[in-house]
Amino acid sequence: MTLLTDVFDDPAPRARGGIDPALLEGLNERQREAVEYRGRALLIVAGAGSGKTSVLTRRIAGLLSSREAWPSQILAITFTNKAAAEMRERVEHLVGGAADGMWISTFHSACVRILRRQAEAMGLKAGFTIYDAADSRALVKRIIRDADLDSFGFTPGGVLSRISKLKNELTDLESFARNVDSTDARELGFLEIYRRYTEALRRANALDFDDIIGETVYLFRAFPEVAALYQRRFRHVLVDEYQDTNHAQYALIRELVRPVDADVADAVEAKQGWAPALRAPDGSIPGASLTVVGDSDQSIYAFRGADIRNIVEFEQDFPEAHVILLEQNYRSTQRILDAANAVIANNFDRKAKRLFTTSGSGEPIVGYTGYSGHDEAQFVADEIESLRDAGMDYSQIAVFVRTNAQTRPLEEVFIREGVPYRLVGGTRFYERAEVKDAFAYLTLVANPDDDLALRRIINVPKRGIGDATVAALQARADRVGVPLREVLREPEELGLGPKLQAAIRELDVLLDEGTRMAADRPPHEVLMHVLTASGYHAVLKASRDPQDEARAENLDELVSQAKEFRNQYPEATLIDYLTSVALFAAADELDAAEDATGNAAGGARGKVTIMTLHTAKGLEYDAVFITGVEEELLPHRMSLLEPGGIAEERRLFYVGITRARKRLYLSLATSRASFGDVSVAMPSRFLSEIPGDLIEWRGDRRSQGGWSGGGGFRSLGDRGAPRRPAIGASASGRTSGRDPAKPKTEWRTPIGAVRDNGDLKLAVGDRIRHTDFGEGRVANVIENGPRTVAEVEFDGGARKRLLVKVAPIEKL
DNA sequence: CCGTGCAAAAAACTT
DNA sequence: TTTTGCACGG
Repeated sequence: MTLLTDVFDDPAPRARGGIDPALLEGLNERQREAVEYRGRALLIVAGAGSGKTSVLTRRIAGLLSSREAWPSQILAITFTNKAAAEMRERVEHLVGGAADGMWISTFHSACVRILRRQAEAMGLKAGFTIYDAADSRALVKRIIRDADLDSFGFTPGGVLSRISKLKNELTDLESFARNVDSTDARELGFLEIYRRYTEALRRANALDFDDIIGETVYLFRAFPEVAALYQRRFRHVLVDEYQDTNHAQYALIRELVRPVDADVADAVEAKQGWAPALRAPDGSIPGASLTVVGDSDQSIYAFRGADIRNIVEFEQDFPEAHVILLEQNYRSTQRILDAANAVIANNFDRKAKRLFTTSGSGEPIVGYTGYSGHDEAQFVADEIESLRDAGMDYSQIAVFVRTNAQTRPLEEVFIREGVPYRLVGGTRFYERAEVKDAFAYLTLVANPDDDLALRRIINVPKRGIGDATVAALQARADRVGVPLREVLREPEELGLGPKLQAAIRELDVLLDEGTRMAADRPPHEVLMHVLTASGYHAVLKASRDPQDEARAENLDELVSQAKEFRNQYPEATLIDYLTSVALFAAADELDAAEDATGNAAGGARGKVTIMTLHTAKGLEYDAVFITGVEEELLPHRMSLLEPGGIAEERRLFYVGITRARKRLYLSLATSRASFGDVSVAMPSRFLSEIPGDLIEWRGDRRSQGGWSGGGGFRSLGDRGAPRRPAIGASASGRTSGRDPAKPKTEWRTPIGAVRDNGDLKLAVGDRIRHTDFGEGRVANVIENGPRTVAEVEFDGGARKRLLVKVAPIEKL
């Protein structure tokens, strides 16, 4: 996020040099054209790895260095905050630091910024809360219960996805209500929930994710003079990942690049006291120039309302648009591109586009079929170790999964094998209950109208304010017509016991203190105060439940992250902090953590990254493992029913393949644990779309030659036969049936301290016993504090790297 | 009002 | 397999 002062009225710079030749250096002809072209609308169709970020940053740098635009006249939209930060950095580097005032941000960050400034126009207060998916869910859940509508079988998930779709299509409550089928009781039930949800958000002074975009569009449409501020200011709008924009985002862009009518322009300039902007002959301010970059083959967010037509029909939308195709790939080997091209060619309704490279065919793609998720994970771990032995850094290796559930076996095996890894996304830090509790306090301090936040913490830590009391408070709030927060100010009004009154008064005082602090103290101090004064932190610390200990530590971690934020943005207010957290994306944690390891002194060796295919978009790695390439997983079973679902899954697979620079591994398992029991899996149809000679199948049973023709899959009948894992694995029998003697806990959670050998010290020559591998001799010890790794030669012949602290081993 | 214990439900992807 | 919701006794 950016917290720079906005410059709304800079006259356009005069001097126009050409584009600095240095900015064009090393670009191919198409890329050069994309940097240099000037006109109303430009579509850059950028295939994977075609250097689009480079083109985009140089295009911006060109606008600045030729003095065609001030930084403040540029708005660049990226998909993640991380991409925004990266782009800013690269532009600053190119132009030598003169990028202040430029807006480079995500759709959501940009819109929140606009809405906070113009909140009153929309009937909001500037301190509005942003509800994340979990908040919305909790709210809808309560509404369904309160409205006695559960008989229709409404589920929070179903209701929310429908509301989200409506909002992404800019169908607000009123227009939906107008068109609702009033003979359909279930439809009316849904309408009632939608209505209550909308009202609850409004009363709580809150917006959900979809509102952030939609309300901005409504703002611009309802208040042309407000829109004009931004239309007049931004002369160059650039949008990355255009194929993933939904209708609301599309509408927003259209509003932003719309010309300003003469009378509106006059009015705004008079009101603000600005000098007239450059006008067209008819007195209007011409619309901004628009550059969009995207690749319809990488559109993977249809489930979130992304409309591929936005990019496909760009030329109809903007008849004067110029289109540039970037097909030369600078990332992957030809073999990887061949596989990618072959797969995506099966999507029939796409414009022909073929990626090519001049950098050689490279290594074969490696395939592997495991017996289970664990076996597959073992293969991945073994291959990672041999890549490392061949000199590849862990940080250059990524493992992709379709669903977060797949990460478990990977983590378990990686921990056991001592493969350092980092999980991106998954159960996120900011989703943990205690962290959300802490944020509920802060939210309430910033936005007293937020009943949901108050309900969350009114009895956390335990204050003796139970359901009955909350109901009484709520009843009074409803009667008087004030937020719940207001009722806390007069507990004596309710005839409660003295203990309860005291508890309520204490909470009331605490929240007021927080609000007072927030006015002139940094966010982390407010955070520390509410955590301490509420006793929340102390209660967790004092608990004898080991999980509470971890929770207390998470709160400590939260405080230090808040301090970190303070260092990065010294001027930031509490609301800025809450906004930044609310809009933090999974992909954003990538670089933060990477910096942390990368900067570590003394040759710290980076980590393998595990993430979903969705999160992987836009990234690249030397070696990529795509796991779970199975029917019903990739393509996911939920996609089979939706029209276009398979095509989207195929694009997802395509995105995964094209992340790889040098090595690509495709793996699957013939059975996979889900929900507790085991289900059988078939190889993905996508595998048969890759020419057989591109893949080298590993493992004993693959000698028959893979299933490039679609056949060759092992029948279910021989699944029970005990087999050896193929690659450098031990003979533990891990893959065919579990060893009942093995204690289960040792497979368990990487985060919690389930297995902990404390400060067990091993030296070369020590004998140890491992639960899976049996006895062995320590051959080497790599000291690294708590991450000390021992290399052990097991008597069975296998040689393993083990993380001493957590490996299921004992010293003999 | 709080803690315990059992039954039931739940997991695609994400701003 | 893990998390959540509800009934019960204190």
